[in-house]
Amino acid sequence: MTPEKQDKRNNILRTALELFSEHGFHDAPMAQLAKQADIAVGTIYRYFKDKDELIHELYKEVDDTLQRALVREVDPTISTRQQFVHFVTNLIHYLKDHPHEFKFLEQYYNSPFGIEKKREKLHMSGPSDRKSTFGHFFFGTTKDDIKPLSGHVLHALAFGPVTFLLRDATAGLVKLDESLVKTLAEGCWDAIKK
Amino acid sequence: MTPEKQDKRNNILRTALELFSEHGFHDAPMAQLAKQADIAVGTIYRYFKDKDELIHELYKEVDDTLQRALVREVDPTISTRQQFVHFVTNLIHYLKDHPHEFKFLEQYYNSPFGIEKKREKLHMSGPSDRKSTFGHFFFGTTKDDIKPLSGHVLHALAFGPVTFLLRDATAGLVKLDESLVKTLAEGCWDAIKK
Amino acid sequence: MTPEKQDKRNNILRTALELFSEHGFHDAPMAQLAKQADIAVGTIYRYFKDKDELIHELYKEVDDTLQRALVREVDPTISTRQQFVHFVTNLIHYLKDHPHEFKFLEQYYNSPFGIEKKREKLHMSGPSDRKSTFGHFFFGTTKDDIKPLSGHVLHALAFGPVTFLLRDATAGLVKLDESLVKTLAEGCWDAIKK
Amino acid sequence: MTPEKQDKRNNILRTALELFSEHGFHDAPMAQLAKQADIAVGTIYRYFKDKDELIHELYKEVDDTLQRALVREVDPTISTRQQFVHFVTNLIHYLKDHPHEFKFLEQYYNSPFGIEKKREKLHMSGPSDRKSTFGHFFFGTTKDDIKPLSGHVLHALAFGPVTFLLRDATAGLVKLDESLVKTLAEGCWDAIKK
DNA sequence: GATGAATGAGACTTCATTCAT
DNA sequence: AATGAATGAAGTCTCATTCAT
Repeated sequence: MTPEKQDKRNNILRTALELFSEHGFHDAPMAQLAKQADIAVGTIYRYFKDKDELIHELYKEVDDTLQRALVREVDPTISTRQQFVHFVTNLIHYLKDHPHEFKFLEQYYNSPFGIEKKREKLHMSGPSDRKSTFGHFFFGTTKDDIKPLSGHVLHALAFGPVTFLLRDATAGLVKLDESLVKTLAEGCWDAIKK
Repeated sequence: MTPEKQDKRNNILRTALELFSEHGFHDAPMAQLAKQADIAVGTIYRYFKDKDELIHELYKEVDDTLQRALVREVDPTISTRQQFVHFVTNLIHYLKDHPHEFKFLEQYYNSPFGIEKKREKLHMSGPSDRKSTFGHFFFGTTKDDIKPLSGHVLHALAFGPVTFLLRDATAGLVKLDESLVKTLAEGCWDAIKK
Repeated sequence: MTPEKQDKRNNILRTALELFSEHGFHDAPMAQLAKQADIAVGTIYRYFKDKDELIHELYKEVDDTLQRALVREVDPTISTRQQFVHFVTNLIHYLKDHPHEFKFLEQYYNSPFGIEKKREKLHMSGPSDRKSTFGHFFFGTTKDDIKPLSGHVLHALAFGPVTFLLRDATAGLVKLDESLVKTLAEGCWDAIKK
Repeated sequence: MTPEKQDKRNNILRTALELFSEHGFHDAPMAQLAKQADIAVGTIYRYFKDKDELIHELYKEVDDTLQRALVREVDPTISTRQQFVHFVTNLIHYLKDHPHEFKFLEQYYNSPFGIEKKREKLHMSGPSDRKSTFGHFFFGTTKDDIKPLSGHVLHALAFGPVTFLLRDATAGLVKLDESLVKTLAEGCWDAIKK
């Protein structure tokens, strides 16, 4: 794909992210997307087969960007605890700073789209997709200072509180200041540490 | 309302729960709901002003039933830790046994409906509505053996992992056996205990 | 029909008149009519085959009452001019005091119902129906002081201004005071007098 | 708007005029309009926000055309009486030749649409809108040979008979020949002349 | 390749009418 | 005879998608 095409494609995806996260998949007509992206409706269909594909591709993009953003920050020289707290703190900051992405992901996971996606992951036996994630890296290998639990439980204990709190934050119910973020990250650590 | 009317109303709500949780609000036409509930489309509108009201009423019903189911189990004579672990365990079991309810709630909270709802609760400053909930009861008062954190953070640490794990479970990615549930509940406790 | 039945029937007709004149035939559901008449929907159908029949019967009632109200006032001892002016004045007062009736009639005549009705009258060669009206009585016979024109033209000149003005009055655009009514009636007379 | 778009818009309006005047607003479904205009339902909504807007726009169009058709004929060099009789004669001819337009207007004015419209005109204190109309021009200024009455009464006396007669004509109850039209126009003049 | 007018299936909702009680 | 819950046909409008330009 030429860089120009990439630009146009990204333009569509970026606009779609905004629209979907603000109005929901079903209240974001293709016509409005086109208008807001300053292109013609028909053009969208040159880049994406249909609305479903657009949504799935957008998911990939958002997920990828998120993974990459998080992995970037890991510093292997510090203690496991510090690594973890850093990571969770970064995650919160990232999602807080990217509310569109967060809302989109939440919506995606709680829709037929996301469920389908999860099923796929299951059949791929999972790792190939998320191998790069800190989470998988972190919980994939045995660590001396972390409880010897299944990856799913560790994931839940480590990330569940984050998404839970962010829902409230995105809805405007909580204001996330530094100390609050810190106590949450430490709480998560307490949940998984030996 | 006569018992008969209640029956019909409940029939609609039950069918709607199934449909909405399986297909999402937007892919569950009123016509299909009517068909599946074995009534005429027009009949639905005798019980609910429109689709939105149906969804909101369904939420109330599901939420109420959930609250009542959970409160029932609390035993004030045992230790705080035990109380908490019991509660979380019950919560997981309930939601696991009621996947439709769980999916519906998740979907509801991640939609314009739920966001609106959250805002309302916020403005009611919360207690009046959910006072009965274990969560509020539990975190509302200071406890000697729980970290002195804001209610929002405690909630996140206590319930975030539950919903996180249940998403995976509902999608069929994890099987929730007893030991898994136990370790999760204990992990949550570790996150909030002093 | 027993007097009781008549009462119920009249109750329906009276309520229908109100509703139809205020909202139009099409924005006046049978359910609302029933509610406002304080009876059950089904009951209406014991007195009228369907909504169309109700409307036609209501027309007959309103038209009859109007005719009877007007004829009552005629005094054959005064001059033709005075008779006419009296009559037109009475007509205006009557319709002004019965805006529901006026609006209903206007609406009726400008709808498929009224057009059908007019056709019928045509085929009945007209007289049998309206013979009693002052208008027909007045213009039916040759009068020395009235132009020798066709009944239709005389009718138009005599009553056209009345309905025209009343439309504006009903809409609240003019206030009908005595002098205004008088000048109109006299204008009508000038139009037809020799 | 490109000429092509205008054509399509006009096509819709023309078809709507036919349909509405024959069946009434409420018995002319958008689907039938589409079919008769040989376009898809959705297309109508590209030109008009909804059915209400379509009706209002159609009114504007019909009213405009009527005004323009009438003003065209006025000859200021002849006597007031002749001017008036010419005008009324033209009006009758125009409406007789355009029964759809006449029926539509009658229906419009006797519906919530028209009432609203009238109110608007009232609040605009009238002149700005209709200044060009013969009627307003004619009755707006004092004339030596016309009765010094309020504009509303003059209007009623001048135009009431016209619409009254045309109703009968449109329903097929009278045939409007030249002499009949002439006598009506002269009758109207007699009603308003000094 | 891009455009955007046109399409029409399908969603939501209303309401005249029926019929078991 | 009266009731009013139930019915479902029919109406309005939306919007994903196509295709001629």
